[in-house]
Amino acid sequence: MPQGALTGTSAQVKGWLVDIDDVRPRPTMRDVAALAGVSLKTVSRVVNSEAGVSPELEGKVKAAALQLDYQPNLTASNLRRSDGRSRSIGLLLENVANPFSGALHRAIEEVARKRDVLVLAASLDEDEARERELARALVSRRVDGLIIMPVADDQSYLLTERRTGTPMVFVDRPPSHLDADTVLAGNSDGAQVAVEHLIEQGHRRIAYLGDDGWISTAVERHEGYVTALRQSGLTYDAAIVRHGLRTSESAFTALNEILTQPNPPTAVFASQNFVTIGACQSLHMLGLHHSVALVGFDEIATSDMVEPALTLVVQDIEGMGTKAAELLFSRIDGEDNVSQRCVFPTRLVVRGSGEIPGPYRVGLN
Amino acid sequence: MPQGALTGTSAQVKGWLVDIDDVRPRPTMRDVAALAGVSLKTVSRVVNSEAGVSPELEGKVKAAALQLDYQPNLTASNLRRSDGRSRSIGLLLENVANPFSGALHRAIEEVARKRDVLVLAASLDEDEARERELARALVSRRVDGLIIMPVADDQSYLLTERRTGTPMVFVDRPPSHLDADTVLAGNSDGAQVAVEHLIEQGHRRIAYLGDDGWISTAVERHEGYVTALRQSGLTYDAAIVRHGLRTSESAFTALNEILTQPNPPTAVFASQNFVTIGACQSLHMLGLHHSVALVGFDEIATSDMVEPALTLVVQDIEGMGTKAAELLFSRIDGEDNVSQRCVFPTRLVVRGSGEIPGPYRVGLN
DNA sequence: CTGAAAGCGCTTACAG
DNA sequence: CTGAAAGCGCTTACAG
Repeated sequence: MPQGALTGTSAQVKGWLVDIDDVRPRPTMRDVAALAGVSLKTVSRVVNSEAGVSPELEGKVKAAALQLDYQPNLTASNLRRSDGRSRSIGLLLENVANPFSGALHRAIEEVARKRDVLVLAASLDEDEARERELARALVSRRVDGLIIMPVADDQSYLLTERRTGTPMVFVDRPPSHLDADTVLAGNSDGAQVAVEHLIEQGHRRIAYLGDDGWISTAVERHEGYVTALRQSGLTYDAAIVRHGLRTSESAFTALNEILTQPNPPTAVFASQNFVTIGACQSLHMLGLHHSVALVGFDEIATSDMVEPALTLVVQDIEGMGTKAAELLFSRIDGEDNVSQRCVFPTRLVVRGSGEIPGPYRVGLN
Repeated sequence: MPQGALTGTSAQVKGWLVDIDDVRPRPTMRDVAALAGVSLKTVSRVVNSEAGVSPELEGKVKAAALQLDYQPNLTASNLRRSDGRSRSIGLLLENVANPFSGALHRAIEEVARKRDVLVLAASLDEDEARERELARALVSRRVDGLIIMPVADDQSYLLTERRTGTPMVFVDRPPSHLDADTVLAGNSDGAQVAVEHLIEQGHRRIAYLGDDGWISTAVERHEGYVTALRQSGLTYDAAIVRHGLRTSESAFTALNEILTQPNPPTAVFASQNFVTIGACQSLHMLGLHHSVALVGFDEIATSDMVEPALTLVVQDIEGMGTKAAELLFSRIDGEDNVSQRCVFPTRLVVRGSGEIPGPYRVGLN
């Protein structure tokens, strides 16, 4: 996010404005009925395309609605309507400005769009209190369902809501103390594959750079790292493992320290996109980007343009978002089978940074 | 966006579910009143923290609300409430998954958050029909205001809405046939500075790679390019100018063609982030990234890691989003002065790709 | 085919 | 300090 000089200059524009005297209250169904000379109910029928209105009255109502530029109040119709649908869903993300959240949001929007449903999205910033506050704010607006990428370690605050029948789906991280549909990535497997890949390239000393240790995805990715080491008989050395890295800056600093230690690693596994960026910057700064291997978790838009191009474990974000939305809407439609749990496998995309050979590399190529 | 194999595996989880018999209707204010043994109005007073309720009744009401886990229905209260605020605003963006839209969204959310207002965001994808449909969908949900990054070449469909007094602010691109608050970047100036920078490095033949020609920001950036050439007495050559590039792929192809033509340019100006990425990939593929200069418009997260690091014109997205939201809320608060127009200057961030010298470079360094 | 009455969950405008 | 009545803009459940 660039923070350029915020010297915004304001200027008045054009001479004309909508006349103040011209400000009109928004027309209601009653106004349309009066103008068309029919009853409220007839307007309601036409607006909702219900059958059984004579072409003549239908014409009058449509003309009146057009003349007044009548826009039905969905919120009011909702109140009495039996299904009580607001035609909007709530989406709680890590941060709408981050690429993972953005891609997830988009996939969900795409499914919602086909059903004329709008998305209320908000950012949690790893703040547990915000998760509860925003969930409550969405419920008070009577959204038709909730898709949550949770941060709190306890979702039991949603128990009443769940019992009330509000559809909800969790994405990226599972809920705790609450049973609900969940869509996850194969974090542990993905990390294991990444680290095994580095081991195959001849590395024995591989650093781990990870996000906050209490985030489930970070825990699982760390597990994958540990499993890969163990299965190859390598020892775990806490001196080249770092948790709690939230920004590229902190990852940059952490890797700088690790690489200038005695007995530095010959390869690095970065558990998340910002961490990968910081790690890459560190390698560039130390001039080690062609000698120390790097594999990261999460796609990065410009991974091709980096020198060397980044080998990354990528998630099927679009698939996950689509699945989460589909699960939610099937619940909204009344599906009430047992909670589903979907795990989307990740994919290792080989591009160069992860194929820098290690000291124990054997075989050809 | 990774498109990994979508082989999501579903599995049932845990044996228990919330008992079906346990599904309860959501408690209303009436239920709370009945349980507390008071009138509806008293509950309303407590829920809205109105003064003038005896501590005794207040206690009873709070206990009852807690016991039932009562969540007020904002949507219903709204209907009768005199200010009629839904506490949500509508935001129409190019695409919630794109970094510019995401950063703008976040800045707006931040301002909204301080006022307990939620954001309904949606993607327009350069589709004029969608702009109208979504604006209508937002209005039918009675949002308190609209922030729009417009794509249609005519916003007069919002005239009635404007007259009704719905606050609205346009961002990134100005509205047409409608007078309203607008927040813009200095696109023309920014592009001009970029191209002048390339000329100063000794370039005389500079390609232009641009977005669709009917997008106002693309038009302005092209104007900046033309102005810079003219002021330096350089001739405009349509053979090295391309419009209509929407994706990095199309920009990649376009630049490949331009660079393999006779008399290729020695520098490139890319008018937008995806275009910059495609141009950069083309230079890398042709092995020209150290001989042909490149300056792009819009920030790119990994611009440091690219070889050479990217010189870019960056916008103050956070400032623009914040300003747009502040303008909107001041209108929501009743401000009714003449429409404002704010232009945020851009900033040239020099990192390397734009400083590759051209054949006419003079002087030292 | 058409419409008058009641009600959704809450607030407003009053009266006590 | 407390509450009964009316009403927000619409739909439901009826009656004609």
